Amino acid sequence: MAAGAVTLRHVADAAGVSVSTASRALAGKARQYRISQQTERSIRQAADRLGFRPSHVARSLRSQKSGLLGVLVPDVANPFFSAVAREVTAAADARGLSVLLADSRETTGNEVTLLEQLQSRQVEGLVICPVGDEGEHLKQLADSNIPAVLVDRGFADVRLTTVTTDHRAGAYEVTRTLIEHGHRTIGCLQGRPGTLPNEERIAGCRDALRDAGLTFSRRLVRGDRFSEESGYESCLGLLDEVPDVTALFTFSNQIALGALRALQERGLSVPDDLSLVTFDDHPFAGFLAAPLSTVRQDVARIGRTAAELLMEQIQTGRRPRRRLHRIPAEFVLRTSIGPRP
Amino acid sequence: MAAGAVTLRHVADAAGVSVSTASRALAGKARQYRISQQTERSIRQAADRLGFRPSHVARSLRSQKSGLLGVLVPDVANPFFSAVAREVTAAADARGLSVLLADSRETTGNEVTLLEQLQSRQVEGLVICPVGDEGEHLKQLADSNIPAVLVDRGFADVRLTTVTTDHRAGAYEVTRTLIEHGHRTIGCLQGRPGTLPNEERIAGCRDALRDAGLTFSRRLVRGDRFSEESGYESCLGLLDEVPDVTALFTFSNQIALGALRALQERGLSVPDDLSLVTFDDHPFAGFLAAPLSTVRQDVARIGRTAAELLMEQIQTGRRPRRRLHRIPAEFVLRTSIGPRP
DNA sequence: ATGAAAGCGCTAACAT
DNA sequence: ATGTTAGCGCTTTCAT
Repeated sequence: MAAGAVTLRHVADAAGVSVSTASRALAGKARQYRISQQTERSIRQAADRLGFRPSHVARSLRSQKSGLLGVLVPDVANPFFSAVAREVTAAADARGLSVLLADSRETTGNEVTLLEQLQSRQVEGLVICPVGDEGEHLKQLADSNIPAVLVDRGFADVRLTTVTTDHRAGAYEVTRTLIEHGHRTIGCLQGRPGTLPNEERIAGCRDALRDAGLTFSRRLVRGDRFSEESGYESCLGLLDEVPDVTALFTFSNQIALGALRALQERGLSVPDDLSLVTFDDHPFAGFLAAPLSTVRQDVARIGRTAAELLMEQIQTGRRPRRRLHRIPAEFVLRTSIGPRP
Repeated sequence: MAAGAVTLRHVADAAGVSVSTASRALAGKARQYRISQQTERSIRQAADRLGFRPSHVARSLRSQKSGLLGVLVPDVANPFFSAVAREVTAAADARGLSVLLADSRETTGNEVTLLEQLQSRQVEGLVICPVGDEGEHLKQLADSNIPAVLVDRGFADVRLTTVTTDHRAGAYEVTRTLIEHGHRTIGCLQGRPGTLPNEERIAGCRDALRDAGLTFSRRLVRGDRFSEESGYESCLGLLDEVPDVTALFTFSNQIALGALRALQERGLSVPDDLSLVTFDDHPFAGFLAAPLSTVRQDVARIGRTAAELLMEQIQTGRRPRRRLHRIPAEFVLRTSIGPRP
C-alpha cells in the first residue's frame, strides 16, 4: 500500500510509547487520559516527521463506521444528477464523511448490483436517484434500517423518504399558460412512461385541461425516454398524425432539443407556427433563437434537502415522519410561447 | 452497522463449518481447496438465507487493497468534470472498483485536504482535476508512488501523467478562422490566468496572429475566472476601452454566457456587430439566436483516456512513459462568425 | 500517566 | 477435505 507504509506502530516506536498512547494522543484525548504534554508533543512530532496518515479502513473496521455515504445516479453527466451529487458531497464533506459515487447508466440491473456493492462497503446512508421503472430492490432497502433517501424518480409504493420536484404543479402551470394563450391541441413529448415525474407531469396537464373544460387525449402524449432521440422521433410522429397541434410541451431539455431539430427539419418556427415549452431550465434558454419558456427545477434545493433528510436519518436513526417532499418549481415564461396561430 | 449484522462467522456456524471453509467456498475456491460439493452448497445456502454480504472494510484491511479510486474535481456540477467522473466511474465499475468522489469547490485549500482524506482511505489511484493555481501538493503526490492522473488543468512542473485538450491547437484554429474572416482586433475573454488551459489557449491565439503577421496585444485579453460574471464584466470593460474590437473569443461556455448578456445590454448583435466564438460546445449551441461557433472538447475521450492511463499505472505499478496527453479538439463553425463589419 | 490485550471481519499460511 | 491461527491497523477496555 503506497499510502500507508507508516502505521501507528511506527509512530509509537519512534516516540518510544505504546500504540495505545499514540492513538490517544493523536485522537486529541491527551487531556482526558492525562498524557504528559511532553509525551504528546513527541508523538505528534513523530507522526508529522514520518508522514503518518491514519488508516480509515482499520478505523472503520474497528468502529463499525465507514464514514461513507453512497450516491447512486442513472447518469452523473446529466446536470440534474450531478447537481444532486454536488450537494450531497458538500453536505458529507461538512460532516467529515466521504461520498461513494455509483452510476447505474440508466439500467435497473446495474442499480441493483451497485446498491449491493455500496451496502457491502458499509455506507452509512444512501441517496438514490432510481432509474425508475422497477422498485422491488428499493422495497427491500426500505425494509432494512439503513438510512436512505430517494430523489426525483421515486415510487408511490416504496416507503422511503423521497425528494422530488412538484412536477404536477409545474406541468399544471405550463398547461394553463398554454391554454390562456389560446392553445387547445397541446402535444406532450414525455420521458420514460411509468416513472413518477413523468406520470405526475401528465396528471398536471390533465388537471389543467379539465379545469379549463377541455379534454385530455392520450393521442397527444408521445415519446418513451428522456432523450434527444425520443424527442426527435416523437415530435415527427406527432406532427404527422396530429397536424393541428399548436403547442408542444417537452418533458426534458434533451427532448426539447430533439423537438427543435424536428421542427427545424420541417421548417416550422417557434412561436409563429408552434409554441414550445419544456421542463428543465438552462443557462442558454434565454439566448435561443426562440427564447425558451421552461420549468426550472430547483436542483440545488432538491440536493440539499435530500442531504439534510439523510443526515437527519443518520443522526436520529429514524426515518422522518413525512415521506414525500415536493420542491416547488419555477415557471419561466419566455417568448417561445405565443398565441395560437 | 445495519448492513453487516451477519458476518462470515454466522454463515460458517449455520453451515456447520469453520470460517475459513466458508470464506473459501464463497470466494469460489471450492475446487481449488477440494471442498465437497455438498459442503459448498450448504455454505452458499446459509449465506443466501442469512443475507450475508461480505464486509469490504475487513477485506480491505486484510488484503491491503481498498478497491477504491479517488476522483477529485473543482465542481461536479460542471459538465466537463461530471463527464470525467462518469468515464472514470464506468471504467472503475468494469474492474470491480468503486469511486470516491470529492469536490474541491474551486478551492486549492479544499483540494489539499480532500487529497489527504482520499489517501487516508487508501485509494488505489487518483484522477484529479486540479483547481490549477497552485501545485505544490501535487508535486508531493508525484513523489509518492500512488498512481495518479491529472486532467485538464495540469502543471508544467508537476511530473504526473496529464490528460488535457490540445488547447493551443484549438485556439490557433479559432484565431486563424477569425483572421480569415477579416478580423484584426480580436478580444479574448479568458478564464483563470496562470492555469495550463488558459495559457495554452492564449499561446494558440498569439501563434495564429504571429503567423498572419499580426501582433498580439495583452490589452485585448480580459477576465480572471471561468465564470459568467467574469465574462460579463470583462466584456463590458473591453467594449468600453477597445471600441474597435470586432470579434470575441470566450474561453468557456459560462464566459460566453456573460458576454452574450453584455452584448444584449449594449444592443449589439452577433455576428452583425461582433463575431463570437467560444471554447466548449453545447447541445443548444446550434439553436441560439446566433448559432454559436465552438471548440468542442472531447470530454468523453479525455475521461476515458485518464481512466485507462490510471488503470495502466495501477496494473503495471509504473507511470507511463509519456507524461502529457493532448486530446484533439474539434472546431465547430456556425454562423456566429461573420465578416468584419 | 501509560501499557497490554482483545477484537472489528476477513484471508491465507500452516496444520492435520 | 477442512480446521486453527495469525494478523491487517486501529480503538478501547482493563490493568497497572
